[in-house]
Amino acid sequence: MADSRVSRTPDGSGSASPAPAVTRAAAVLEALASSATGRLTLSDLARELGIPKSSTSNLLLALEEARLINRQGAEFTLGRKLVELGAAYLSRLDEVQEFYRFCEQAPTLSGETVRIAMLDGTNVIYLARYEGHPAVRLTSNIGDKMPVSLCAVGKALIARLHDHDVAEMFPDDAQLPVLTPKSLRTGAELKAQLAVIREQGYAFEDEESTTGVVCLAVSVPTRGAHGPSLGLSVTALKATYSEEQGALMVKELKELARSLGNPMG
Amino acid sequence: MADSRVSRTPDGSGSASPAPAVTRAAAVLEALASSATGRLTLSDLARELGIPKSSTSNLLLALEEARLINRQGAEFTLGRKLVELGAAYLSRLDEVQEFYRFCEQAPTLSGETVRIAMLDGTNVIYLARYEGHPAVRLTSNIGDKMPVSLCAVGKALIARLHDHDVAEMFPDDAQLPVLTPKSLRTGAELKAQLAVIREQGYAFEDEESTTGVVCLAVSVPTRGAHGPSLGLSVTALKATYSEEQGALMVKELKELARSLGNPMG
DNA sequence: GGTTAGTGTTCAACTGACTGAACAGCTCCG
DNA sequence: CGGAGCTGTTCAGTCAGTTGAACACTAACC
Repeated sequence: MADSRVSRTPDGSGSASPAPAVTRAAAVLEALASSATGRLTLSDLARELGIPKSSTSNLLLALEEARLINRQGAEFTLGRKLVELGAAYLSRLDEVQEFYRFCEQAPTLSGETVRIAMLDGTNVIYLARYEGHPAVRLTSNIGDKMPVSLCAVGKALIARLHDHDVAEMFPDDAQLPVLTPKSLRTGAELKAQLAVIREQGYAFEDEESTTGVVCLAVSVPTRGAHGPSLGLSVTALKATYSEEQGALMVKELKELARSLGNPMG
Repeated sequence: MADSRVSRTPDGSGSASPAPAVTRAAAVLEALASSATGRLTLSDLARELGIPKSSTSNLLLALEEARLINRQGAEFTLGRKLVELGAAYLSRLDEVQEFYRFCEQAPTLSGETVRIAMLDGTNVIYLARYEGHPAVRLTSNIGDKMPVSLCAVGKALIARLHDHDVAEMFPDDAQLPVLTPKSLRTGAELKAQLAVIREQGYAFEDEESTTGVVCLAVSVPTRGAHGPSLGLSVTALKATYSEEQGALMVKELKELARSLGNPMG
């Protein structure tokens, strides 16, 4: 919602893009993705991104030709090709395939709702979901984002970062997004939890994103030099959750994390 | 793997793109998505797309900045942002949300493996999957593509098209892709089936893509002027499949299709 | 009806992105 | 060692994509 102009020469912070048209096209896609209804007109986009209408028209024509967006009368929406490309990305992440295989034959996890997620700035993106048990139906879908401070996976993932990186993302007095009365409020609160997480080797979320729901999560040791940071989580109903069950799930999550982190599954 | 050059002035067939850089960037993404390993170097891409290396370098820089691709040393892969964008596309398709809701409370379908798919040229793209029953675990994932001639949804979807459109996509002597001994071989065979599908109102697939597996599918009446063509399918094991069960599933599929086609769910 | 505010489209001038050859770094192999 | 073959990067000239004002259109409003 902040002003997100994409002008030719932004200011002086960074050098101009080596292919402005591409950068601008990406901005168009993001604007469509983050808009409330997912439908914007040419003028909407031109205004929001600070691009001349005539240029925007050209961008949209090219994007439409590539099926990256659809035009419905005067309104533009994201295109189906994005589903293909997103799927292609996921299918190349061997970790996702391994994740499904492991969940299916794990004694405890096979009956639970398990997810694999990735760190993206101060958010977590869910990459895949295994649903062994229809008791907990998640409303969140693959590709959805969630602030790190609100979920166990998020906390598990940033617990792996260096302190000064965390401090940069979350100053002590930072106001964190709040979803339930138990949500963490400040960067300081978050940092206090990280110490515990590092010690016990897993993260716990106690109704911090949804009342009545608890989560356990571990992080996956990054395989390869520049692979993404992956995390695993199990979701359970607080009403039926027990410590013994939790211990079992953590044990299997750690096992899965180890196998994902190991290049030779 | 046909030659897919993206030059400034393709030939004479179509006018040049109004934003070539964007068209080329899209071609880069597609090349990465359809490559065997998903990893290509700058030179690979420049060669495959017929773009000068220096230009390709600029494109890749811009794409990387937008997180649409990742660079790992000399190799480029698709970027995580694509997962986000793909998810944003799906989350805006009200049909997908409605699909999940319906499957969960349908008497028969709630225990089956149901999918919703979309027509894309001569392929079908799977948009969402409901798994009520772990008996049939599909290897295919959301976003995967499948030739229309090989699956029930595909046949159900093109049965809705006009004859001359089908004839254009599949000439009588067209060689269709083959996965099992029962796969359809020619455009003529496909067209013969369409007549049956139109009459009975649903499509049947008898081990044409996977031996031991059968599929039932119906198409969704397109809501709105320019909405995508959606189709629904149930997958079952041939060994346990019965006609009565099939009749029940078709009944519920049609119900779901009607509710999806109706703007006021 | 006329006015206003909105839409998207057109077009020629001009500025900046694209080009391609030359460069620099790397691994391999005789 | 030295050359061949590969990588990606640099840079100045030029050609084409971008620009913004003017246009055409529809819808809403006195």
